[in-house]
Amino acid sequence: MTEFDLRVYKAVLKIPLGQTRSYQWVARKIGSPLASRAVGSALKKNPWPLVIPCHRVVAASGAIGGYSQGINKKRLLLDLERQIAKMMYNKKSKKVKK
DNA sequence: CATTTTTACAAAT
DNA sequence: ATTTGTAAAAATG
Repeated sequence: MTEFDLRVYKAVLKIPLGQTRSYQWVARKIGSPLASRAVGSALKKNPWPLVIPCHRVVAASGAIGGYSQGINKKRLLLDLERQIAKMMYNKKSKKVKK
């Protein structure tokens, strides 16, 4: 666990639900645009696989890359989040009771 | 501690 | 599709 890892995790946590960000984006956010590889490398060894939405992080080329829990599940998770985001955008109900 | 290898990438060829 | 360039961590000595 290093500072770099922490930065990466924080940046990934900032990703809006239903949105996918590329490693480059995260890398730039943490301050090293060229460290995209290190980002993925850190993510794969992330100490909290459940609190870090690794499935939202994809490569800039659109490639899923890899997923410690299975890239297929990653795709499903992304689709689910996409639907959730859509629901949040058009709320058929005028108001959402909070 | 220093050097080498590996990496869930990206861009060029 | 293969190669090269990049930065950081893990492995090796």
